[in-house]
Amino acid sequence: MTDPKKPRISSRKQPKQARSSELVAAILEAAAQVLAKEGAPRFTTARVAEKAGVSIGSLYQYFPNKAAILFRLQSDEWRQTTDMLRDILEDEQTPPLLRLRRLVHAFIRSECEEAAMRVALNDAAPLYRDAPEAQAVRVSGSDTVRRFMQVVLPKATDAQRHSVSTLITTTLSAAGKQFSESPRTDADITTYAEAMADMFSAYLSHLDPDNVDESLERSALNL
Amino acid sequence: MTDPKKPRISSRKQPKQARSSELVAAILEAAAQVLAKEGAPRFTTARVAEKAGVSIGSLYQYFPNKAAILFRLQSDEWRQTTDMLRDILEDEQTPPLLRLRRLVHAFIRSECEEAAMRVALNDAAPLYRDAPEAQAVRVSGSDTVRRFMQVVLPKATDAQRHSVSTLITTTLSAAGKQFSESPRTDADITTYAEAMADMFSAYLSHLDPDNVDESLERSALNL
DNA sequence: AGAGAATGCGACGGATTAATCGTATTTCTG
DNA sequence: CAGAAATACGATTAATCCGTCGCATTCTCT
Repeated sequence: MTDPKKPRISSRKQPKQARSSELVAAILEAAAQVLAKEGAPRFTTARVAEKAGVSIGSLYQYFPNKAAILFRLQSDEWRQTTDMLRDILEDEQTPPLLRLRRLVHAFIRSECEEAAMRVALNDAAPLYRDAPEAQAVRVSGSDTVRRFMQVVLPKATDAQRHSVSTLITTTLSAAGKQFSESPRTDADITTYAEAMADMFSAYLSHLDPDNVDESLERSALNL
Repeated sequence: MTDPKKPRISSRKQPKQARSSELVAAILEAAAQVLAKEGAPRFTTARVAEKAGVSIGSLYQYFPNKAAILFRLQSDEWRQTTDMLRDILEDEQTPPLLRLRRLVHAFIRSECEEAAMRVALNDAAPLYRDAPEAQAVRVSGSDTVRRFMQVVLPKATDAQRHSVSTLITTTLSAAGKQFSESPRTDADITTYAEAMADMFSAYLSHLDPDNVDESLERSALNL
């Protein structure tokens, strides 16, 4: 509904020589800086090329259009975050609910660290959101969460696990996004992440009382 | 960080005759339609004026710039939602946690009903977000939640209540926003809202075991 | 070295858009 | 009804931006 065009986003050509690889890297680096410092509305191909010390023509040799650059940035960010979260969730050494707690902290913290860029990337979303490649990226990565839910809610049905996964996933990513829109102190961040982890733990413990998160106990109000 | 400009957003002149009031109403009506049907990137003053059957010049008599129209739309939406939520939260006839449950359902449902417009309005946010008037709007309305927390967590400290309020507020609005970005069936909506209400209830019951939400019991997995 | 491929360049075209301003029209007032 | 105020109009301006195209430069490989 937002923008009926579905722009091509896949890269135009692959770099075959060293200089062109560096060029692509320079463009992406510059793009990230422009996006973070100038904001989405001032993110233009000309500005990116200038900051990268590269001509516009060269830029368009490797990116079919502006959206492709943004999509690439978003894609890289997303992959990076996904990897981090998977590592945390699959750490068998740690009790499941504690893994979740760590995941929340890591995610919120990472979201706040690059807040400017995340916000700007989000502002620019309408430019690449409707592209088919972008849809695909979002689907993957839910496997990790699904496996985790099988561990933590073994007695539930698939439908129940699905609904819980959806809730926790959207809550984490959306609330993290919104929380990071305003500048926050370190203390704010910790408090917020702790509260969110408490909430998830209380919810999962309620769904299956076999789950216990020791760290949850001390955070109760004790009357 | 997004956009250093802080555009004037307050209305340029007040309508003094009947026809001009109608004109303003027509513009807002048209603006909502253009935004919902064409999306944020295609939301232009020219298109709005045309759809409203009004000249561009007339439009600029009552709105200083494009951002002002968007801000007005957002502001109206927000006021409307706020009023609805206040009514639900302050219904003394209902147990607190059930009020919260109703609030979640009402909010998610309303978010999904006008999904197209909400998403587009959100896409256009960078245009008006940095204006001082916009900041002000967001601050109000947290009073309602604060009062509610005093009822539901009487033994907690102000700091605790504040952190819980922040968590629930951002979760509700942000997750609702994200959830409504994809098209959903009625069943999906109900399931999602129910899960979120369960989560909030479990959390609040955990913080103060005196709180009980009868409707929460039947939703447990029963081993 | 030299041919051909890959890469790099940036002025320019074409399109869109926000907002203004002088003028025409309608409404109000006395 | 006449003068003034309010309102409505839309062609126009100035700015911005995306993406192309023809040509110059550098690299690869024989």
